[in-house]
Parts: sequence; structure tokens; C-alpha cells
Amino acid sequence: MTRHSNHSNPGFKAFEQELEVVKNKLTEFLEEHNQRKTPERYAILEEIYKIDEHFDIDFLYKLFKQRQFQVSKATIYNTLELLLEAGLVRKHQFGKIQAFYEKSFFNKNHDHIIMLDDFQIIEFCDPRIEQIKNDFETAMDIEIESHTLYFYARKNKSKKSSKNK
Amino acid sequence: MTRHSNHSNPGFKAFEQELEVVKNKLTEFLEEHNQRKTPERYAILEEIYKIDEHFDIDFLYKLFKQRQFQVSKATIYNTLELLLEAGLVRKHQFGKIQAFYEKSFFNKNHDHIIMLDDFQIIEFCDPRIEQIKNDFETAMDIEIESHTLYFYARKNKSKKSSKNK
DNA sequence: CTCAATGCAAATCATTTGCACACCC
DNA sequence: GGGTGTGCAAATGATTTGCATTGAG
Repeated sequence: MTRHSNHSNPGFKAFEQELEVVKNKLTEFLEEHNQRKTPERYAILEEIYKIDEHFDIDFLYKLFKQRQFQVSKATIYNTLELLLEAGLVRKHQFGKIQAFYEKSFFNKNHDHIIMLDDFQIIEFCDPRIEQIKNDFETAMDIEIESHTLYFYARKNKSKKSSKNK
Repeated sequence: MTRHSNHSNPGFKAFEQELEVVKNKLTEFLEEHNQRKTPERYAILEEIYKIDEHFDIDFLYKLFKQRQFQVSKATIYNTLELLLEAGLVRKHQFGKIQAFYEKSFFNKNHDHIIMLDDFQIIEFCDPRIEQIKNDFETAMDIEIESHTLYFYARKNKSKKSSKNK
């Protein structure tokens, strides 16, 4: 179980390598789909992969405004849509109107516990989900392309709450 | 596994009883919270419990407009919020901007398969989910108040697709 | 009667769209 | 150069809000 930390490899070199791979993935995708390799797209991808949490469009937008880099919201929306198709980000709706995103290439197949006390998001992975998926796929003759599972939870105050983990 | 059918008991008497119980639930909730028992609230509740599918606000609104009953959208939003707190409806976001709802008192604990071909919604229930929940509750010392699980799937065209079920 | 609920319309907020311009190919 | 991607602002669409009016308690 990880908490807001996706590149568990310590050190910046690991991050650089990760970024490199992801950029290549994007290049690959753009070439396959005959789309242009614009600086905005790579900048957005890079920025996203620096973020270890879940973020929304506005967060990204403000990030770029802080730095010298100029990107419009429309472009951010477009690019995230593109990265979504490329499988490089994941989109969440969390019951809110506003969508949340997270990078996805290096942390596939995980689900989320939303802590209702402080809206902390905890990631987890449980193989039983895959089993359930597989069972339904064969039982119903369907292909499950993706899934989302959210647990909405609160800290247990009744017991001695050992600082969790 | 049920498909868009929640009061599996056949016959209308069963439905009437169901409605009765749900209305009492609402009354109970309103009294507990010192809220008024307006006709709109009961009308909306009743309408919702006649619906065996997932619906959105606009669907409800048009339903009332068709009949002679006058309810504003603001009231529908307010009332659904209230019914949500009362545990009498469930809200979904399905990755869309627009929220979907469904009645909830008589069909607790089920999850959804969203068919991407035709956006049909299939409900299912798998005890393993509860197990996973319980495991996390004890392991992390939290209380999981609720959860949402969606499988996004497509019909398998490759194999001989026996008309599912 | 009083105050919470309703109805209506205007406001808000996330997201989408249209169009002129820029720049990747 | 040509056409796609970007930036901006306006449009859209779901939801929320403000306020006058209504009606439940």
C-alpha cells in the first residue's frame, strides 16, 4: 500500500528515467495517431509526472501560470484527453463535479480509499479485484476494459488508533 | 445478478408495501432532523421508487412536467440531496459530468457493470467485495462507510456470444 | 403567524466550442 | 505552405444561489 508516492524508487535518476520512458510512450502514441509533437503536450506530460498526487485541471493551469510557461485551459483539457487515450493518465470523478487526474503509466491497477475526515487519498491494490473481474468476463462473455473502486472511510476513533502504518 | 429490476417480488402489492416502508423511513428522517413533510418530498420519493433504472435530474423533472405535478428543478436537487442523506437514494457519477441516481433502500450493496457498447447498466453483487472491505477495515483501523465499484466492459465479439443469460 | 421550502431566474463553475493565429510536419 | 493545435473568449450545461412567495407546523 502506498500513500501519495508513486515512484517508489528513491533518487532523481530514477525519476529522470521514468520521465524518459513516458515521453517516448507519448511520442510513440502521437506518431501512431498522426498527431503533432507540440511542446505543450510534452510540457504537460512532464508536469504531470512530477506530481505525486491527484490533481485537477485548475491545479495544472495555475502551475503553468506560476512558471513562465503559457498554456491555455482549453489546451490542458485537450491534452489530458489525449494522454487519457494514450493511457498515460487516469481520470477520476470521486463523486465531485470536477474531475481529478493522476499519472498512470507507472502505477497501473490500483484502487483508492478516500478518507472522509481529511480527504486524503490512499492507494491500494488487491488481487481479488482481478479475480472478480476475470470471473465476470468469462461468466458473461464480456471484456472488462477498466474498473474503478473507491472505498469511502473514516478513521476509527473507538479503538486505540495506532498511527496507521 | 439483476438487470434493471430491483423489486424482484412480483405483484403490485409488494410494491405498495415497499413504498409504504420507504415513506415511513422518510417521515422518520424528517422528524429526526426537524424538517418539514412537504408533498413535493413525498411525491419525489414515490416517483423515484417507481423507477427501476438509473435516472438523472432532468429525467425526474420531465416526469413531473408530463404529469400535472409541478416541481422545480431546484427542489428536485434539494430533495435528492435530502434523500441521499436519508439513505433512500444513491448517487453515481459514472465518469460523466451529469450525476445519476437510483433508489437504494431495497437494493443495498450492489455494484455496476457499465456496458460501453450501449451504456446499459448491469447490477451485480459479489461477496468478495465485502471481504476486501473487512480486511482493510481491520488492517488499517478505519471504518469503510461505503464503496463504489464500476466495471467498464464491452460485449465480447470474438467468441460465439451466447445471448448473455 | 413564523420560518423553512418552494419556484423562478440569475449566478456559478467545469468543460466545450468557434474561430483566428501560430507552428509542426 | 497546409492543416492541425493552440489561445482566447464566448457558449454550454449541470448545479447552486438569491429572493420573493407559499404553506407546514
